[in-house]
Amino acid sequence: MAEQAETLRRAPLSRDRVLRAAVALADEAGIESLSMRKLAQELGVVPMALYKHVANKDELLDGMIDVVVGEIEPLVPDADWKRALRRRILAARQVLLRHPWAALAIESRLDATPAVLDYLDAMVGAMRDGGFSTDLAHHVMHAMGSRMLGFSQELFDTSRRAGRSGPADPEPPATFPAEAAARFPHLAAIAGAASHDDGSVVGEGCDDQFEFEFALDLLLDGIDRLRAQGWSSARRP
Amino acid sequence: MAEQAETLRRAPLSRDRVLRAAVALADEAGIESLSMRKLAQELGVVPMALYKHVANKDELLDGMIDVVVGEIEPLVPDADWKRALRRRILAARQVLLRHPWAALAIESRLDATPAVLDYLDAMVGAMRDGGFSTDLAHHVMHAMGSRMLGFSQELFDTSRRAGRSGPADPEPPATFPAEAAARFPHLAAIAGAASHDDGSVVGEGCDDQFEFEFALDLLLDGIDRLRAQGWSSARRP
DNA sequence: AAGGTAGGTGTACGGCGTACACCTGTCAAG
DNA sequence: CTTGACAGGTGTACGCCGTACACCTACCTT
Repeated sequence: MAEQAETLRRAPLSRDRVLRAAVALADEAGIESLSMRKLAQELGVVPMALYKHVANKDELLDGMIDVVVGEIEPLVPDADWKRALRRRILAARQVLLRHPWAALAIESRLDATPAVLDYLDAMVGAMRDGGFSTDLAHHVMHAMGSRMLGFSQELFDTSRRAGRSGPADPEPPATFPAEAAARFPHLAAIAGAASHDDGSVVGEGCDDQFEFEFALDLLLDGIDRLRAQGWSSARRP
Repeated sequence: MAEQAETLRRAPLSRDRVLRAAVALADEAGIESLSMRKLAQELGVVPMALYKHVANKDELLDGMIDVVVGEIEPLVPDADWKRALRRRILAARQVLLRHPWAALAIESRLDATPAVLDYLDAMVGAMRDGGFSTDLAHHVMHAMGSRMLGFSQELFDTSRRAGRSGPADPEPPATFPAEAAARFPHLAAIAGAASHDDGSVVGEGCDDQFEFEFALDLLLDGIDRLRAQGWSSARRP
């Protein structure tokens, strides 16, 4: 009857509860240590119980992605397409920063999930409303790629680490180890040297938010220029 | 003595042979079905034999990445930085198309491998030679992200599929299933509708190479504009 | 009262990465 | 020529993984 009490105490499982627990577990322990067994344990249940609510692990991941994407604020209508897109993309970025494993998870799925398609469809809609031809909108989607969803693949992205083996390695050194600096002088010159071309002071790392917006605006401005001049890819090989 | 002949027949293992076999196996069977055991079998050897040549599976993946990146043609000096970068990035893209698993593998490593750092260092060097401030070069590296290495994360990238579960699903439908088209009208309008705004003819899919170059040039041109006007991020918050 | 059904359980299987002890052939030093 | 170190291939074993499948149980409907 102790077990009975236990059984009664815990809320009944549901697909939603499973997904939320999975997201929480991935957030705090890293995606690579999320297993059906650990998740079941977290929920006080035997592993196979999960399979009554998700078909398999892949489907679990799809569901987790949908939970995350669902957290992104809806597109707010705006006469200025650029402002509308920019705002929602930055909102998406905030969400993905809360769930650092999600970017890689989204990329590695073969097909976009319904929630992702919803998100993207709305973005295209905003472009069409803003006067984009389907042709230009098409190319823009490709050009923006995953940045459309608030993230970019940077080759040395400190925040990427957070998605694995737990959150927040307290402080990665940020300064280039001396030996590497000798071998990769240009990278060393660049590392952490933003906004002070003047001095020999190397420091402060770099501001990921700034970098993201830099790239975003570079693209949006270029796109705006094409749109304004009625660019079309009609004269393709 | 049959076994003896067998033993003599096969070339001795070496780190290089292991890495090449791993790359070949990933190319033809997909990265997710590359296991130490299968790789060993391919090499006619017991799984643990591999561990005399690579420390563990992660290090194997790092080595595979270095093999792939090593296939990219070196940067050819050019007075025109834009042409130099563009050329090498497109060369990188060709290599990554031959090894479709590599993009995801590169992204999912925590630290860039030496070969990747070499590659990137040379690219930064070309920018510096082209008159970029370290500051601008820094931001450009972030803005280009993985595109610097010849790939981009597209959310519906047909070529991505090739990296998993074997190469070349013969032909994904390319046309939007009707039900999805109703739910995601804007995406449906865009899918495969490049270069024919005019007609109701939906078809032909889209030209990945064109899309890649579109995005690449959009970025390079925007960057060039900043460089020409001596852009600096000095006035940051 | 009967039976269907939704949802949690227990057992088991095959695959994975890899630790660890072992064997064997080669080659240098004595 | 012997010896012994060492590089490199072997065999066994462990713990983890996803999940198939048979079961059991509580509840709802008729």
